[in-house]
Amino acid sequence: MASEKDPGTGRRAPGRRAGDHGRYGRLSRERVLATALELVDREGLSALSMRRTGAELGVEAMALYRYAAGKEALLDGLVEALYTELEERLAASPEEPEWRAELHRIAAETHRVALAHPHVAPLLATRMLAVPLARRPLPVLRDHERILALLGRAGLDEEATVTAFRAVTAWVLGHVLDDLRPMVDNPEESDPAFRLGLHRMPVRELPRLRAAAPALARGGAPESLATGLDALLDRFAPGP
Amino acid sequence: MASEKDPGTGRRAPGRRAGDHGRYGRLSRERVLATALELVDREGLSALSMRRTGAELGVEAMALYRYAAGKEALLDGLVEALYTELEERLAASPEEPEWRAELHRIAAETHRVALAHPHVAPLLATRMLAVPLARRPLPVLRDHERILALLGRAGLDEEATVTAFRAVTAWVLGHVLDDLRPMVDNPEESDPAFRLGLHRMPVRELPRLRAAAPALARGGAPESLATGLDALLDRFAPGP
DNA sequence: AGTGTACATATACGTCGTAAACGTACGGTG
DNA sequence: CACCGTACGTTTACGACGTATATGTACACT
Repeated sequence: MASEKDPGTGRRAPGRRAGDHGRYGRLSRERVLATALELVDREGLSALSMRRTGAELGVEAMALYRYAAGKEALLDGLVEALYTELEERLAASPEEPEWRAELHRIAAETHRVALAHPHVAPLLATRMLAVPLARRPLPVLRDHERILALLGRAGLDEEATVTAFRAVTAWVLGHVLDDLRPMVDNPEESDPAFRLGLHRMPVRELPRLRAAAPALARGGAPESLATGLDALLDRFAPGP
Repeated sequence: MASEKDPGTGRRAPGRRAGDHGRYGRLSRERVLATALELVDREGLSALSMRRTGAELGVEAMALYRYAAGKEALLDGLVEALYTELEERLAASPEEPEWRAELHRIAAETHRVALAHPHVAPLLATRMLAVPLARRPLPVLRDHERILALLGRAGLDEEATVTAFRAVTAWVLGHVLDDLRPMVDNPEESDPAFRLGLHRMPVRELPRLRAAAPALARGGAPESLATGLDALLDRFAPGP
């Protein structure tokens, strides 16, 4: 097969040959992950394949295996990229933050990052179920560490810290996923009820849901994440 | 190609031919979904393919398209199957249940069903993000209806009902996903720290996480789902 | 100048989802 | 009875996918 592609649509340089690495810059884990993230943000998770990602980089699919052990590792890389972005946002941190305020900041920024990459968010749920704790990407583990440290500062013993930790992470994840649920069935439609596809729902069986759907579609109040977090912390981390 | 398979391992009857439907019973949506669910429970989500599911039923992959529009619809069918199971569990219901107690019962049974099908649980997150509200499987919508009805009985106005609804669903989903996160890295290992793979975590950077890991691995207290639900309801659905 | 190694390609295999065309048995109708 | 439409499952085919294996090339070192 030819070692070049159409320079108009292809990404490989004309005359590109094996070992010619670096003509468009060497590959690197960062470049691979950034490209994959871009691709998923643009076209959705189902568009992500080793071959597509390689093409996007002007490289054959097999070249990626040096930087990600396989497709699953690439998905984990996307999670890693998201948490790295979260860390950057959190970097501008007060020196000695009040623990509760800081937990709110983490929750809010996690929410922002996830909503900024809606197609990646499902991976926050699925990859966490596929990978044991110790193998989660390092930025994820550092996030856990931060939260545990803050809860420890709240004066909880270890058992209570762990319980509160699980409550916080469960709430944030659940809330994020809830916020991303699509409500609109047919964006072309102007009539609100048809836009939501309410005609698909049996009225007799689902009266309240049909009534509530427009309010659900308006989206939750932005403060509900914080409100719920406070409710849970009051219960699980009673403090001053 | 031959129209029969090894009767020992294959599922097709010897001499089975096109149009011979019913030799092993006609297909049906229920049979397809039940078989797919069984397959996923047994071998995990990645083992689910149209071809495997067909083989499991003694049928070619294309035969399934009459009962599920494609692979995505099959996944939605699994979600449907889970919520159907939930409805069966909830069926033995008190006549006029106190709303709060009933919400607790729904949360607890949802948790039980999800943990009974750990490989399907991720779909509760992902399919909900892929399908707009009105196209969710009917049993899912009925679940929403039940919860809305109970919150309405708590005397909330519509806005408050919707906010509380989102809080409840977010908490339950988040808690379920949290509970399913695998902690053990190497089940062969007897030493607890090695079992968890703690040697993979940099000590200096993750001291609290390493300390907390064993407690995390022990799993949350069974009542934390209810405790958190109460905390959220107290905040979002203040009642008598 | 020679060589080892890091990096990327080439080739190949089995599996996947699904479009399109086809065959076969059954339930009605004349 | 003969006929036929339709419901149901099969056959065939195609392009894309993940990845094991073998191969090539250019650079850093001696």
